[in-house]
Amino acid sequence: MSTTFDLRVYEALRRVPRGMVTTYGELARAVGCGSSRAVGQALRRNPFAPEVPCHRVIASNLAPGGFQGRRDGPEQAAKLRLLRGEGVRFRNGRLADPSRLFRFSRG
DNA sequence: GAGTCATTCGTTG
DNA sequence: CAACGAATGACTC
Repeated sequence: MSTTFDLRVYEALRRVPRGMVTTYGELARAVGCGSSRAVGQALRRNPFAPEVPCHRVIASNLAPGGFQGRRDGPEQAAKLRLLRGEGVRFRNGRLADPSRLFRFSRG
Protein backbone atom coordinates (compact mmCIF):
# COMPACT_ATOMS: atom_id res chain seq x y z
CA MET A 1 0.00 0.00 0.00
CA SER A 2 1.39 3.35 -1.00
CA THR A 3 0.92 6.59 0.88
CA THR A 4 0.68 10.16 -0.34
CA PHE A 5 4.26 10.59 0.67
CA ASP A 6 5.42 7.60 -1.39
CA LEU A 7 3.68 8.97 -4.46
CA ARG A 8 5.65 12.18 -4.13
CA VAL A 9 8.90 10.26 -4.06
CA TYR A 10 7.99 8.32 -7.19
CA GLU A 11 6.97 11.46 -9.01
CA ALA A 12 10.24 13.16 -8.19
CA LEU A 13 12.33 10.10 -8.96
CA ARG A 14 10.77 9.87 -12.41
CA ARG A 15 12.35 13.24 -13.13
CA VAL A 16 15.75 11.57 -13.10
CA PRO A 17 16.86 11.06 -16.71
CA ARG A 18 18.30 7.77 -17.91
CA GLY A 19 22.05 7.44 -17.55
CA MET A 20 21.97 9.64 -14.47
CA VAL A 21 21.60 9.06 -10.76
CA THR A 22 20.48 11.07 -7.77
CA THR A 23 20.95 10.93 -4.04
CA TYR A 24 18.51 10.34 -1.21
CA GLY A 25 19.20 13.84 0.04
CA GLU A 26 18.36 15.52 -3.26
CA LEU A 27 15.36 13.31 -3.74
CA ALA A 28 14.23 14.07 -0.22
CA ARG A 29 14.45 17.78 -0.94
CA ALA A 30 12.55 17.27 -4.18
CA VAL A 31 9.64 15.87 -2.20
CA GLY A 32 10.18 18.38 0.56
CA CYS A 33 10.53 15.91 3.41
CA GLY A 34 14.07 16.80 4.36
CA SER A 35 14.75 13.27 5.54
CA SER A 36 16.45 10.77 3.27
CA ARG A 37 15.28 7.99 5.53
CA ALA A 38 11.68 8.54 4.64
CA VAL A 39 12.67 8.49 0.97
CA GLY A 40 14.39 5.14 1.30
CA GLN A 41 11.33 3.68 2.92
CA ALA A 42 9.24 4.82 -0.02
CA LEU A 43 11.75 3.46 -2.53
CA ARG A 44 11.86 0.03 -0.97
CA ARG A 45 8.09 -0.17 -1.44
CA ASN A 46 8.46 0.85 -5.07
CA PRO A 47 5.18 -0.51 -6.48
CA PHE A 48 6.05 0.96 -9.89
CA ALA A 49 9.24 -1.05 -10.36
CA PRO A 50 10.26 -0.14 -13.95
CA GLU A 51 8.56 3.24 -13.83
CA VAL A 52 10.27 4.21 -10.64
CA PRO A 53 14.00 3.76 -11.26
CA CYS A 54 14.86 3.21 -7.62
CA HIS A 55 18.19 1.86 -8.84
CA ARG A 56 19.06 5.40 -9.94
CA VAL A 57 19.18 6.48 -6.33
CA ILE A 58 22.52 6.37 -4.56
CA ALA A 59 23.99 7.79 -1.39
CA SER A 60 25.35 11.32 -1.13
CA ASN A 61 28.90 9.99 -0.75
CA LEU A 62 28.60 8.51 -4.25
CA ALA A 63 28.21 5.09 -2.68
CA PRO A 64 25.75 2.69 -4.37
CA GLY A 65 23.42 2.93 -1.41
CA GLY A 66 20.88 0.11 -1.11
CA PHE A 67 18.53 -1.88 -3.25
CA GLN A 68 15.42 -3.98 -2.68
CA GLY A 69 15.56 -3.22 0.99
CA ARG A 70 19.25 -4.09 1.44
CA ARG A 71 22.32 -1.88 1.72
CA ASP A 72 24.53 -4.80 0.74
CA GLY A 73 24.39 -8.19 -0.90
CA PRO A 74 23.57 -9.49 -4.39
CA GLU A 75 20.76 -6.97 -4.63
CA GLN A 76 23.30 -4.22 -4.56
CA ALA A 77 25.34 -5.89 -7.28
CA ALA A 78 22.24 -6.07 -9.45
CA LYS A 79 21.71 -2.38 -8.89
CA LEU A 80 25.16 -1.60 -10.23
CA ARG A 81 24.45 -3.76 -13.25
CA LEU A 82 21.28 -1.87 -14.06
CA LEU A 83 23.07 1.46 -13.83
CA ARG A 84 25.93 0.10 -15.91
CA GLY A 85 23.44 -0.73 -18.63
CA GLU A 86 22.43 2.90 -18.64
CA GLY A 87 25.96 4.17 -18.93
CA VAL A 88 26.51 4.72 -15.23
CA ARG A 89 29.60 2.92 -14.00
CA PHE A 90 31.09 2.46 -10.55
CA ARG A 91 34.69 2.52 -9.37
CA ASN A 92 35.85 0.67 -6.28
CA GLY A 93 32.33 0.87 -4.91
CA ARG A 94 31.89 4.54 -5.81
CA LEU A 95 30.36 6.37 -8.70
CA ALA A 96 33.02 6.49 -11.40
CA ASP A 97 31.59 9.70 -12.86
CA PRO A 98 30.25 12.06 -10.18
CA SER A 99 29.07 14.26 -13.04
CA ARG A 100 26.37 11.63 -13.54
CA LEU A 101 24.70 12.93 -10.41
CA PHE A 102 21.36 14.45 -11.26
CA ARG A 103 20.29 17.50 -9.29
CA PHE A 104 16.71 18.70 -8.98
CA SER A 105 16.39 22.30 -10.00
CA ARG A 106 15.30 24.09 -6.86
CA GLY A 107 15.97 27.58 -7.82
C1' DG B 1 40.14 7.82 4.55
C1' DA B 2 37.69 5.67 8.61
C1' DG B 3 34.95 5.76 12.85
C1' DT B 4 31.48 7.99 15.86
C1' DC B 5 27.59 11.03 17.38
C1' DA B 6 23.58 13.87 16.55
C1' DT B 7 19.79 15.14 13.37
C1' DT B 8 15.43 14.28 10.71
C1' DC B 9 10.67 12.87 8.73
C1' DG B 10 7.50 9.39 7.66
C1' DT B 11 5.66 4.53 8.06
C1' DT B 12 4.52 0.79 10.78
C1' DG B 13 3.24 -1.77 15.13
C1' DC C 1 3.18 6.49 21.94
C1' DA C 2 7.38 3.68 20.70
C1' DA C 3 10.48 1.64 17.38
C1' DC C 4 12.58 1.24 12.78
C1' DG C 5 14.43 2.67 8.24
C1' DA C 6 17.78 1.66 0.98
C1' DA C 7 20.59 8.50 4.97
C1' DT C 8 23.31 12.86 5.79
C1' DG C 9 26.42 16.09 7.93
C1' DA C 10 29.89 17.54 11.15
C1' DC C 11 33.62 16.28 14.03
C1' DT C 12 37.79 13.81 15.46
C1' DC C 13 41.83 10.82 14.69
